[in-house]
Amino acid sequence: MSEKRKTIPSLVKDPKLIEKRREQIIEAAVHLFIHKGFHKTTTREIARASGFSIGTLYEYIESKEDVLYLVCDAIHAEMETRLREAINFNGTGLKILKLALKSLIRVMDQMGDRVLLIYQESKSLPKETLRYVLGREEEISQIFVEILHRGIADGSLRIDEKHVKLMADNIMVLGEMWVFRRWALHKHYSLEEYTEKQITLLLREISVSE
Amino acid sequence: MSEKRKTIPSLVKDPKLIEKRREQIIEAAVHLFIHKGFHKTTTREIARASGFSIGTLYEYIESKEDVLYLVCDAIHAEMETRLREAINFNGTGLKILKLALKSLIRVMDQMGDRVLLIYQESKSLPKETLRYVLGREEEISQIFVEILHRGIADGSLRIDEKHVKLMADNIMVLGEMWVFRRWALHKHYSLEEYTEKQITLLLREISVSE
Amino acid sequence: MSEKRKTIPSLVKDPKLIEKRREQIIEAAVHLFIHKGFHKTTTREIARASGFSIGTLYEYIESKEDVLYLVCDAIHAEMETRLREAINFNGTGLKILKLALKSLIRVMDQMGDRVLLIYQESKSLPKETLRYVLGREEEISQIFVEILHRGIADGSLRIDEKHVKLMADNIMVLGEMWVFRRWALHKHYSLEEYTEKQITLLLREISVSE
Amino acid sequence: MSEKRKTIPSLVKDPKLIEKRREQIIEAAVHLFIHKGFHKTTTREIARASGFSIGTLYEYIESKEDVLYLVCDAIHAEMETRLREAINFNGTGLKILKLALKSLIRVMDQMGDRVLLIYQESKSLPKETLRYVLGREEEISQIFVEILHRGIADGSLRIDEKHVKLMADNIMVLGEMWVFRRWALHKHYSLEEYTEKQITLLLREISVSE
DNA sequence: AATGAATGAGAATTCATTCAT
DNA sequence: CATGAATGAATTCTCATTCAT
Repeated sequence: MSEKRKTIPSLVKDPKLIEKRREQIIEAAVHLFIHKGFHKTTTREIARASGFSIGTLYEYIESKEDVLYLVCDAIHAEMETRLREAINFNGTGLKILKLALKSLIRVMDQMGDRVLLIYQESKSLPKETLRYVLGREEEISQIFVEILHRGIADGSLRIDEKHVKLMADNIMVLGEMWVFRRWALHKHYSLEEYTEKQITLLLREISVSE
Repeated sequence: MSEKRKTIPSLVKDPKLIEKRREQIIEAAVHLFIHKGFHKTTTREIARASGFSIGTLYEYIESKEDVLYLVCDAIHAEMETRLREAINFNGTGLKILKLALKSLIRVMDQMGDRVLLIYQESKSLPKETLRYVLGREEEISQIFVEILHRGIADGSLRIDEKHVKLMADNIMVLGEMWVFRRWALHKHYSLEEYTEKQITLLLREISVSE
Repeated sequence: MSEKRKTIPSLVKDPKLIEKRREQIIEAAVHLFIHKGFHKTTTREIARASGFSIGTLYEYIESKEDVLYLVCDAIHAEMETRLREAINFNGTGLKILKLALKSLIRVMDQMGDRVLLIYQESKSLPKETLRYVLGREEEISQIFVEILHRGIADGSLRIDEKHVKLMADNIMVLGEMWVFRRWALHKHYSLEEYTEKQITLLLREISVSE
Repeated sequence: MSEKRKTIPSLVKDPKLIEKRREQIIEAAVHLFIHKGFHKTTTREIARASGFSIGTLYEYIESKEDVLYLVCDAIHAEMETRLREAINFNGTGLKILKLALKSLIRVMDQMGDRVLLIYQESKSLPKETLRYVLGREEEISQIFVEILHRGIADGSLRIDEKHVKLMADNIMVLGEMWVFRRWALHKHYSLEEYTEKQITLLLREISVSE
């Protein structure tokens, strides 16, 4: 279903080293891309900030675009990890959903820069790679599909099976909006208020209690 | 209150001609920026697509960034115009709001590429210019502030005066959502369905009838 | 002997107008060239400072280099005029020489910027034109040849006929040095002191009284 | 006292290599600047004449102006070196001065093109850099200050202590004159004759024997 | 005669990528 | 494996000159 993860060739053999170096690259590039944008960041800067030479950088990637891919992928991975770690899958679907929504918005808040980065720069990825990166987001929204299913099963949520996917997408939108419209929303809401309000609105639609 | 519109100096004196040429530039650049992005579009491409030489391009702008500014400003202007034209300010606030929301989402739908363009590329504007461009959006959300006030005045909408601005922002979010999450939302909704649903949700919150 | 004066073709017929416009051009260009240098001054700037459009500028010259030529020639002309006006050709050669030397240094002092301009920018003239401009200076040193001859004739100066030309050149050097080494000389001499000293040194060599 | 030498940043780390490459750049640029002038010489020409690509050129300089600075500084350095090497500091001040004056004029003669280069092009340097370059000349005239002091100390020269600096400047003028008025002076003097004459004139003023 | 819009060759500079050491 | 010097295509912007009005 989801695109195959892209494998970036490396001139270096040792997989452990490759991973370590690429982590350095990602760490450095994320900050550079956030502050200067992908195009205004040079490979030299990435190399220097990574702690090694330009030659070494190219031992672990094949092109500057590869760095962007690594960065986007790492951001999605972190987002998914953080989300999954924050969610406790015990309890009713309803209870889990509340917690998950809260976590989503909190994670979005914490990772705002990086989420924006993906939205603003991922278009610079090669077509094929872009498709994979976008698909990666899908996987995250799967978390909510799972939760909604759980709620339907245990009777704590009332929602037509065929609308589950749609609802999961809507939930992702709620989270992203906090980032995209940050400057507008922050004028009126605290993180907590926004979360509270969105939970209320959402549950009004799908919780059984209503 | 809002930032003063930036005036780009031109080497050409005839204001009519300046306007005409800049329209050509904008028309050409919008398409190039949408398809290739700002950084991957060259000034020569802009000139050629505008129908004149690189030298002539620079008679009407001072830097490539000026083109981006012209484009962003033109997009906002068109958005506001379209919206204001679509809205009939006769009737109750409630009725106007419904129409306006419908119009907003339709305009967003029609201008999706251009709205995304602003979100993805406006960060490349000089700080000062960026501020103006962002402020421009504020002006658009003012349309909804006006409508909400109208509804409060005529009793067709029930909403605390101090939440008006917030609500207007939320409405803008609904419109942008349709653009940002297009690929996800389109899988489940038609434009009409999405509009219908958002109107319902919104009015549930603020219409008096509830 | 001296190169023929270069005639710059003009698209305009009326000679009076040509002269008037070219005076405007020279007046404007001299200041621009002094402050910005020939290469950093644009034809547009010259036109604007001259009080007319770029198109009109090119009605009276054929190339930017023509402006440089006009400027150099005008400077030499002014120098010669000023010098000839300052010198009273009555009295002994010795007396005239003293006055002439004083005048030379004063004129050099007053026209320092313009003298430097010729030295720094005339190399940008086309070869042929450059030769004429340099020859123009020769004409000025002829003034001193005349004076020296007068002094020899009336017995107030003692100098071998065959060294006259050399001595005239030396005199020109004295004047130019006040300009070229301005920053060094001004630290130690006033204009008057420098003049006094050079006159003394010179006359020690050639005045009969010694 | 004198301005600090400007340090041009380089992207290359190896100092030995930087020095070597910059020597190549200077060697190439001096000839180009002499023949075509600074403005009419392109960076590509400099790179090609230096024996490497335009990219490599910019690994060793930051701007075209840097090349001009390197060239001016190298010329002054060579002038000072040649002069100091030619002067034997044994003997009376008077004897040293004669030798030094002869050397000065000879060095000026040999380096005429380059001396003119500095006079014609140094105005294109950034203000700050220009100040340093001009100050560099001061250092050279210091050589003569030293010699004059020596002569005063050993009694071979008679000159008021407070006129020493002035006299040193005058000596520099004698040397530069040979360059600036080359075309005029060469018609009448050989290098030797000019030197002889200037030495005679100078010593008439300051040698004790008179 | 005057204007000024249009032109495009050319200039300086940047930067992703390579490859010899 | 790591390094960093070398490369040159590509890019933005300038400006002398032309020519239709």
